[in-house]
Amino acid sequence: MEQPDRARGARALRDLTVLLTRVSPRAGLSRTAAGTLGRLAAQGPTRITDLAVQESASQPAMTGLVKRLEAAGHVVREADPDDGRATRIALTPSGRQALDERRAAVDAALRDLIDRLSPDHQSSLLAAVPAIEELVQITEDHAHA
Amino acid sequence: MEQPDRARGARALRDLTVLLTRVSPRAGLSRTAAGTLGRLAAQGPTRITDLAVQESASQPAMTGLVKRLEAAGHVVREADPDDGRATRIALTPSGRQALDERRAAVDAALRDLIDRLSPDHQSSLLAAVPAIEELVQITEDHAHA
DNA sequence: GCCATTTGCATAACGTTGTGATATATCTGG
DNA sequence: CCAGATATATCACAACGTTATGCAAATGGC
Repeated sequence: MEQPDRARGARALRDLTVLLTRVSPRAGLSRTAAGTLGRLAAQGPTRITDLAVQESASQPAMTGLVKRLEAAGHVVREADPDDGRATRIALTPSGRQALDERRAAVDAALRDLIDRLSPDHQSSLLAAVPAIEELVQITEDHAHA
Repeated sequence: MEQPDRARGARALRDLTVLLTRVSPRAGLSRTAAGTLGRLAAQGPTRITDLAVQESASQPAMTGLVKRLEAAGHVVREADPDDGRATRIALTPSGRQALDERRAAVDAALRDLIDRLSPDHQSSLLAAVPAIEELVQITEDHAHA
């Protein structure tokens, strides 16, 4: 009797995907922009190609995104001391602030959502948080390349 | 001691949003396209304005999307017998198939993900499914307008 | 029954984000 | 030092979104 549960779980997660993307405020940053700023915050200056791979985007897409983020003052380019071809992209205080604001806005929206659940469902959702964190961990590793 | 849990839950859901959108295969349909086809499958022929409201899109965006879906053979337009201005958009067998394939692909990816969780986390995630379903319900109602 | 308003959709002009193909500069190994 | 490989930029294009606007059909007051 496990298979039907897994199927139901997959369907619930599928619906949840739509829900979360709809509920999350953009707060001035596209999904890819927010993801990229998050990377930079977590791992420091990074080359464009690496960012593209990590965000599952093409290199031209990342070049364009970086150009826009640079125009917005959220990142700066710095020459890679070891490689004349490469550019390292670094977060600026403005970028850090934009990231923080976006995260705060999304978190607030999600907390509102959680608050509207019945108490039982609230606790079962919170009980699943470690599982969600493991999911995040699993896919993080998977995207390590 | 509830607030920290809620904050952690919100953060987990925020990370989950990124994860789910990254893991879900597009399978040839954009998010809005899949959502629209899903509506049509669930509720039958629908006018463009209603679709736009339900998918939280502008009317011109929906007009453009319908045009592309029509070109792909996934929907057809039929005149509204009661209103000469309106067009009713209906799903075709091809659209139904595209929707089914997309759902199957996403579900398979999500099941794979769930399978890679440790058993304890699997069961806590499955235990949270009713909560997720309530979340979906809540936001569905919210978008009823 | 007629005209003003509202409604449903299409279109135009535009910005962002994505793609693949290709150019250019730099590095690296023989 | 030269032949590839690699890092980035650029180009042409498409999908998808926005606001503003136009037009035809419906509607309601008179």
